[in-house]
Amino acid sequence: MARGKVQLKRIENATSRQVTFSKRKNGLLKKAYELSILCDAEVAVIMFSQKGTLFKFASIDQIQKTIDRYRKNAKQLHTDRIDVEQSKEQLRQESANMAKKIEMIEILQRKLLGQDLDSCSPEELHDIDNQLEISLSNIRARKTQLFKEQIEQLQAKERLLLMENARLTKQCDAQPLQQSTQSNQVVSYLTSCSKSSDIVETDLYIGLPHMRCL
Amino acid sequence: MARGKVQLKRIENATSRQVTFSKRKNGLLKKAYELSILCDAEVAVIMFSQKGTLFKFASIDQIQKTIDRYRKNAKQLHTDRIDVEQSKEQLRQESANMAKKIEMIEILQRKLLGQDLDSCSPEELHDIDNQLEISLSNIRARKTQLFKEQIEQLQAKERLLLMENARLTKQCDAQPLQQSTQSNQVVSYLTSCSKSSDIVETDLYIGLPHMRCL
DNA sequence: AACTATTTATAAGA
DNA sequence: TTCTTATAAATAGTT
Repeated sequence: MARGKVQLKRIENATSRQVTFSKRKNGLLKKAYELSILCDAEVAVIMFSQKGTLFKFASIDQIQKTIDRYRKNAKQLHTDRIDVEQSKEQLRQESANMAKKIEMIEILQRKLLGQDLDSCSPEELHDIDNQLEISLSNIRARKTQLFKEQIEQLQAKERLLLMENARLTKQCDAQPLQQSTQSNQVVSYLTSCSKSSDIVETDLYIGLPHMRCL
Repeated sequence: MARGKVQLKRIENATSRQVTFSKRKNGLLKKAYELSILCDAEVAVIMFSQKGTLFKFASIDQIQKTIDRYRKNAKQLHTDRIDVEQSKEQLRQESANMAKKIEMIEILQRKLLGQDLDSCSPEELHDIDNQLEISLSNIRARKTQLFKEQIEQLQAKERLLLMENARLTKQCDAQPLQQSTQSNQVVSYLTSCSKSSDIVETDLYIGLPHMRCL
């Protein structure tokens, strides 16, 4: 500002830079001081020379008070820190939730895979049962159909044979009876078989551990 | 500094004080800026007007860094901030990994529940099939056993009836035959039934989509 | 906010 | 560093 205009850029000569810093530092401190007095303002200035030397000015006794006021007023740091903590807490929460979700899913998965069934309540077993039923409904339907067809064929055969048997027995009875005792024994056995086989349900029921397992 | 020297004391007129603050504030900020550029110095200025309005200048991106440096033990704070960023990044990474894991598990789960099977490769279908087989092996074993028992009972009945039928037929043949044609028809029908029922496999096979579904 | 007379800051030299 | 001094820059009072 004197003896020539200066370009606003870093002074390359280290000595000149140091001298200029010294002069302008004092100028800045003086201006800060004047401002604080004339205008009754709270002012703080902090400067570090290139060597790292600290220079400061504070219009009140403790520069830290101005800094604190700055932090409170601007809230930048405080708010930032709170934000950081909040977002960290949020992430932590999400993490925990996801971990819980993974655990739940894995437990269910194991159960769907037929593992760890001992810990299941009857209700839970029922739910898993239902889910597996849905999953396997196609297969089950097909299998059941095949089995039923086979059983119906056999039952039809049984009926026909019983009818034929009855017819032949009647035919024989119309003649001298030589083997009636043996014939009655067979019919009696078959009747008992029929009864016991009726107990077996033909509907396919899928359930997990409350069935007696192989 | 112009049109008259000013006394270095608080300007009593509030308006003048406010105007002077505005002017000198800009001057101070400019001087601070020039100092930081010309001398490559780290400078921070904080000002509060009488109204409490904050004005600040920092030669580096964050005034807090200068404040931290001023406080000498700033390094701790800075390190804390870096740590915070690192731990946040770590949490973010974990979150992403968990989300991916959840997605994978849910995809598998849906497939285990028999949904979204269209997107499965044959190999994948085979794997799912195997898993479901394991899951249902207990149920399947029990069911198969029950069906087999029923079928065996019926087959035993069939054999007994056929034997009885054969015996009665023979007994009748030894006498005048009145209804041989009808008897032959029945035996013929039963033979064909036996053949067709033998085609049905009695082993329970569980598979998913390569079966014709209901 | 703009003007401008004047004071103040300071760059270069010693 | 400090002093000097010519000159740029800031700004007080005014408009």
